[in-house]
Amino acid sequence: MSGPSRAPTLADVATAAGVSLSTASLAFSGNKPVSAATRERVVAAAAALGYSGPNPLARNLRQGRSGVVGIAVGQLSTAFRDPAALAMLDAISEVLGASGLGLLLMSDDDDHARLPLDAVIYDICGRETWAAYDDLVARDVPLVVVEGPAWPGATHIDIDHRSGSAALAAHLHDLGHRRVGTVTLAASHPQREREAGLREVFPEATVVGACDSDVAAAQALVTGWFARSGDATAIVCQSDVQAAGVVLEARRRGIRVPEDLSVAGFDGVATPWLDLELTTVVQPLAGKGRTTAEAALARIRGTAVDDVVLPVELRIGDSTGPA
Amino acid sequence: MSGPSRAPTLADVATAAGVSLSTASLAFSGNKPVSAATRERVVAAAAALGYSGPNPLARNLRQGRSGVVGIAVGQLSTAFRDPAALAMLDAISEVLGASGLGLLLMSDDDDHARLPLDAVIYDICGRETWAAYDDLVARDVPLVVVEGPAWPGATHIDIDHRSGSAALAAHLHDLGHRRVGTVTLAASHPQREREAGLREVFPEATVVGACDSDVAAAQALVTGWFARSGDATAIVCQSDVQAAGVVLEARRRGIRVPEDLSVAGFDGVATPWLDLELTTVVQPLAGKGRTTAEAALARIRGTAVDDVVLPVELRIGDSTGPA
DNA sequence: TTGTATGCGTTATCAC
DNA sequence: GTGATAACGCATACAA
Repeated sequence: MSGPSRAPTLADVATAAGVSLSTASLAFSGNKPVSAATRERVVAAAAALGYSGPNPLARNLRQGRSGVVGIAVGQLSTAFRDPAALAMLDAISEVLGASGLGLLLMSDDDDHARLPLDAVIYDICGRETWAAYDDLVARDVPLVVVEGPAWPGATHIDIDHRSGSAALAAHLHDLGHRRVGTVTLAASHPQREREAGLREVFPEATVVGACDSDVAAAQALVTGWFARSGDATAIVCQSDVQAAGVVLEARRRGIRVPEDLSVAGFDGVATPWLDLELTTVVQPLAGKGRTTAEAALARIRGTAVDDVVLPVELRIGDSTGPA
Repeated sequence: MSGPSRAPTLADVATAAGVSLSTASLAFSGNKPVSAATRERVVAAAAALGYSGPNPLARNLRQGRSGVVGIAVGQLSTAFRDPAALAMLDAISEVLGASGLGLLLMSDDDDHARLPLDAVIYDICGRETWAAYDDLVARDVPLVVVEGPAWPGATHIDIDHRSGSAALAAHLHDLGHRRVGTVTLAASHPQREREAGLREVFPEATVVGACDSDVAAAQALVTGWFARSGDATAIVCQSDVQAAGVVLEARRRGIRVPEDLSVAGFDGVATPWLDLELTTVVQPLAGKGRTTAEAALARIRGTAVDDVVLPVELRIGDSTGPA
């Protein structure tokens, strides 16, 4: 037995099985009926030759699709530090996977232009701009933008930041709070919407500062505020992770939550290292992910897709109380 | 102006520029010198036609590479809940990205057989088996296994679980501890190695139970142990996240750390929501990621690669004290 | 430096 | 149900 100098191809299998190339192809793809006997001969020949199925590269070229969807998320360790991002990613991956599509992580610094992507999802976690957007538009790659500003040609999936934020503010107002501070994300579409919602109720709300959705970052941010004895009775954060940081830092300084200070979050994720339940704006993370993935699938199919805005819901926990 | 019925190809550009197909190709790839004048004509023609560069699908088939490396991680939200996993993923992504390769997430339930991957990284976070391994071997896809058991044909990247665990155990023994419990991961190569290291010092160590690397899971696990008043003076965990869960649950029950109970972790990640520094085994997470990615790159190039075992280092913090 | 000619391995269209 | 044939769009070995 002489080792084959190159990997066997479908043509080799067809020859060995004594059938035509097209028949061998059909035996594997099942795109058209093939007699059981023939299929068996093909499969046997494939096994004998060590043929491991149609070459995906060739199939992709022929079909004009790569079977891969890109997702732009900035730096990974930052983007996924917040469990809210993970929950959504999980849902996206699940829906795409069920359709046989792979999910490719796109760091914003390397060039995805060389990769054949069937669609690209932009998850705007507090970012304003993304490189390579024009590139993708030029290539006619279907684009789905999550929580982003309006981009021509893209499908937009969003949540109702503004209403959620306003509902939370109303809750605080009902509790008697009048001086509120807010910890923000970097300037971005969701941040602007949420701040607008907050200011519907508290036009004079004070911005404590901006930081990533990260416990340590939030702690570092508010520590200065506390030192300056910022005069708010409530602090509104943009994520539960941020809120957890604020709660922890407050306690470290002997400030009781919610007796001395009310703290609110956003997202509705579990915070097991906190022994109280945060008052927060719950967003449908898995639903957002599924909707996003389904929009990408539809765009790939060529179906028209409407933009979607998902509702959110205020959940009152133990981290807010009377002023 | 009549809209073009199909997207322009390199051949169209070549024709429009009055050069040959190969010259046009070279103008884009730069693989061989092309006169500046010619290149300019090609670029101009491309712009005029709205040609957005060589089709990646075609290039991939021609070159026999996809430019994508897969990484198998199980369910995403579980795999990445631990910051240790993220730190490593980040390093992998960075190194691969610098070489123009994309990183594709492989959930273990969907079939990657349809995707053309240049290499696959298996990150064994406490898992024993992975579907589609045989498939990949059959396809001759380079495999890199991180912290996994010996797999024929794969390159292995590992850390010195056993020594690290033994060093930690020795530290506890020095402190006078004699009755230690351990929280484990699911049965897996790293778990077995670490337990062996622990038993070098404490042959009688008690297994409290197994759980994922997750704060809530660890809390849930040890709560029963505390209730049964498990008689250990120290608990060794398999991740800092697990250790944090144990510390939090201990405190919730009025058990002081480290006065009443010493708790140790593994990894050396930041735990901002804990106000003490964990005693832990620090592993080079970014280095592990870089090494893994470089191994994948080498395997793709066809270079031989040796297996690597990276050293770890004991870091004594405030969570362990005299028995 | 440029042009000519193949072939990468498959799927789809058509006829039988 | 099966077979012949034509693309898919490009990169490269080779000749000029």
